[in-house]
Amino acid sequence: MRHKDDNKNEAITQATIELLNEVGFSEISMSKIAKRAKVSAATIYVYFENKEDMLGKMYLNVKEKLSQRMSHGINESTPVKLAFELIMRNLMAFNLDNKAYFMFLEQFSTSPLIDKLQLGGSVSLFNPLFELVEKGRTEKILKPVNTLFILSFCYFPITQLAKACINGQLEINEKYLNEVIQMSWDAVKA
Amino acid sequence: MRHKDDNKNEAITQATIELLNEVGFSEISMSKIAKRAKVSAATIYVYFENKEDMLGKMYLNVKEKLSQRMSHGINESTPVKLAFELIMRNLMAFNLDNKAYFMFLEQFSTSPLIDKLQLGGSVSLFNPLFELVEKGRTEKILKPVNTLFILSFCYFPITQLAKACINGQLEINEKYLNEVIQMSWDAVKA
Amino acid sequence: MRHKDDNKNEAITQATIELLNEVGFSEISMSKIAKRAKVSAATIYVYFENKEDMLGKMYLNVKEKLSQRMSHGINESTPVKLAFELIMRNLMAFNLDNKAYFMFLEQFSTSPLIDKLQLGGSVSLFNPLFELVEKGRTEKILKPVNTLFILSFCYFPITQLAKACINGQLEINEKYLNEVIQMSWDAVKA
Amino acid sequence: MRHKDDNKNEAITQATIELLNEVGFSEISMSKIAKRAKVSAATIYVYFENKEDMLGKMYLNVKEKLSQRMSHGINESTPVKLAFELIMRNLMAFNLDNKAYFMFLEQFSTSPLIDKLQLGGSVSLFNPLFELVEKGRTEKILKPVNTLFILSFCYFPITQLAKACINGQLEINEKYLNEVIQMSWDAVKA
DNA sequence: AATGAATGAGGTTTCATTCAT
DNA sequence: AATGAATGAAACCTCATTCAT
Repeated sequence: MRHKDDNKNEAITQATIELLNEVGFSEISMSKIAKRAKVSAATIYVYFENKEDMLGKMYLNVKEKLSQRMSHGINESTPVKLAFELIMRNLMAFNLDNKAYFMFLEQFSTSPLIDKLQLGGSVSLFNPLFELVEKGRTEKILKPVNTLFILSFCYFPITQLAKACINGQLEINEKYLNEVIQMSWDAVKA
Repeated sequence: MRHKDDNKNEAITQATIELLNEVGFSEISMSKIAKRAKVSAATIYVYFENKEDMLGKMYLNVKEKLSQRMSHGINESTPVKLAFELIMRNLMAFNLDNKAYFMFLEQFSTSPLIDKLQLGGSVSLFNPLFELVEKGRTEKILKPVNTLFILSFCYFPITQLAKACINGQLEINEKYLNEVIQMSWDAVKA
Repeated sequence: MRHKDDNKNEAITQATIELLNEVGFSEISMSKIAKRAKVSAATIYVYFENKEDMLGKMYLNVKEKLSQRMSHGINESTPVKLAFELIMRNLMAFNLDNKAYFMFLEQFSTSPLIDKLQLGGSVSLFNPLFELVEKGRTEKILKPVNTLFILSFCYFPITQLAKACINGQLEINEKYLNEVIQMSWDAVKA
Repeated sequence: MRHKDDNKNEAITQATIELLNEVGFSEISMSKIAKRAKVSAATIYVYFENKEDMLGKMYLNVKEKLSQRMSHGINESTPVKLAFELIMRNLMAFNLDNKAYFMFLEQFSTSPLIDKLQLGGSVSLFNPLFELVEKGRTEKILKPVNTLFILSFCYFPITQLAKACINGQLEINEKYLNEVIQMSWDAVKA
C-alpha cells in the first residue's frame, strides 16, 4: 500500500481555509477545494469522512495553533500584568501572521456548525489561561469578576484591532497596539 | 396591478433569518426559505432580485434596527458617561430581545459576503455615536484614542455577554451587566 | 403556473421500466432514466420524492394494471373452473402483451426493496380472487387447502411458461397453454 | 508465492450474499462487501476479475450447491413418484437451511445480469433430473408434456411455500409440505 | 497475497433561477 | 402578484478499479 501523503492533507487544509476566506461558507464546495488543492475530489474522502467532519477537524486544528501561540513565552512565574500584555501581543501577531487562519476562526466561531459539531465554545481556547486569571484574582491584581469577562477583554478588543488592520481601516502600528493593551488592562485590573 | 404583500415580504425575511440561525450560510437555500415562509420559491423573486440581493437587503434592514435601538433615549445633552452606559444597556436588551436578529448579524458580519456586497464595515453601525465620542474626548472624559477603539469597548464585551447568556453559559443577570459596563468604562475613560 | 405534463410522467415511467429490463437494478440510474425519457434529471424530482419513491409508485402502478387484467371477464357467477382457466389465460396474455411490465414485476418482486418500502407481499395481487377460491372450496370443487397454495398454482406455472416464451426457450402455443392450465387445474381441483 | 486464502474467498462470498439479501442489487458495492468481509476492497480483485465476474461465479457456485442437494438420496432405481417427492423435500430443506443462498438465487434469477453473463436459464439447474422425467414419461407415470412443465411444477410451488415460511406468512409445517407435494404430484402425474 | 491510497467517472439530489399561466 | 413546473449546473459523495508497497 501507499503511504498517506502529508502534502495532500496539508494542501486540502490550506485550500479550504483560503477558499473560506475568499468566498465564505455559502460558496465553498468540495470540488472547488479539490481543484485548488490539486487533488481529486474523491481524495478528500480518504482523509475526512465528509464535509462537516473536514471543517470540524480543521477548526480544532487551527484553534489549537492559535491556543499554543497565545501562551507563548508565558509560564506560571510570569507576573500577571506582563502575561496579560504578552497574550495580547501574541494574539495580535498570530492574527496578522496568519490572516487566513484568523478569518477562518472568526467565520467559524459565529456559525451554527460549531454547535452542531459540538466543538465547544470559544472558551476552551483559553484553557491554559484560567490559572493565570485565578492567580491574578487572588493577588487582587484583577477585578473579582467572572473569568469569562476577563478573557473577553483580553481577546476581543485586540482581535478587532487586528481585523481593522487587515481590512485596511487602520495601519498596523505599535502605538495603536499599546493603546488597546492599556485600555484592556484598565478594564480588567482591580 | 396588485400590491406587493407586506406579509409575504416579512415572512420571507423572518424565514431567512431563522434558517440562517439554525443551519448557517452553507445550508440555507431559496427553496428551504420558501417552504418555511409558506410561499413559492418563485415568489421570492418578486421581492428580491436574487439571493445576494435578498441577503444584502436583510442585513441592512436588521443593522438599521439595531442602530436605532442602540441610541434610544440618548440625545446631545446626555452626559457622556450615562450615554455610554445606556448604549450598552440598549445593546444588551436588543440582543436578548431579538436573538435571531443578533445571531444573524454576528454571522453575517464575519462573512466575506459583506465585502462582496460592499455593505460597509461594522463602523457605520455607530454613525450616530461619533459625535458623542468627540464630545467626550474634548471634555477629557474619554481617553484621547482612535474613536474605533472606544466603540469597540462599547460594543464587543457586552455582545459577548449576550452571547454567553443566549448559549446558556451564563444566566442573565443585572450584576453581570453592571460588571461589564464598569469594565468597559474603565477601559475608555480618561 | 404551468400544468403538470402527463407526457413527462409517462415518459419517465416508461423509460424506467425499459431500463430496468435492459440493465437491471444495479445499473439503472436517475440520469440514464432522464436521458431516455428526454427530460432533465431534476424534472424527475418534480414527480417523485426520490428514487425509491419512484420505483415504489411504479411497482404499485404496474401491479394494479396486472391485477385488473387478471380478473377481466370474470364475475361472481362465473363457474369456478372456468374462472380459474380465464385467470390463467388473462395472466398469459398480459405477460406476453406487456413484456416490460412483466419482467419489471418479476425483478421487483424478488428485491429487498419490496420489504423496505412495505409494498405488501404478492398476495395482495390476488385480492379480487379470494372470494372465488372461497366459493370453490365450499362447493368442494377445490382442495380444502390454504388459499395461498391454490393461488400459487394459478400464478407461477403460467408465469414460467410466459417467461420461457419470452426467452425464446419455447414458442408461444395454444397447446402449451392448455397443457399448463390442465396441470394447474389437476393440482387444485378436489 | 503465498497461497490464496480460502477463508478470505469464503468471507467475500458470504458478505456478498448477505448484503444482496439485505439491500439488493442496487445498493451493494465492492467497498460495502469488503467492509463486511473485513478485507480491503483491493483484495477482492485478487480473487475475482471484477464485479460481474464475482457475481457470476457466486451464482454458479450457489446454484451448484442447490443442484446437488436437490437430487440427494436419489438414484436411477428410485421410483419416479418417490423421487419427485424427495426432490421437493430436498428443495424445501435447502431453502430453509440456506435462506441467504435461496434469496440470492431468487434475486439473481430475475436479473438481466443472468443473460448478460450468459449463465443459462434456470433449466440447467435440473440437468440431473432430465433422465428421471424421461423415465417417468415412458412408464406412463407422468403426463406426456414438455419436460420443462414437469420441472416447473416440481420447483416453483414448493419454492413459494419456502418463501412464505421465510417471510413469516406461514409457519413451517409438515402438513403444508405434504399438501403442496400432493398438489404438485396431481399436476404432473399421468 | 494483501492492502490503504488514490482517482475519474458517475451516482442521487438540490440549487438558484426562469417560464407560463 | 403569485406560483407550480421545469431545468442546467452544481452540490456532496460513492463507485469500481488500479497503483505502489
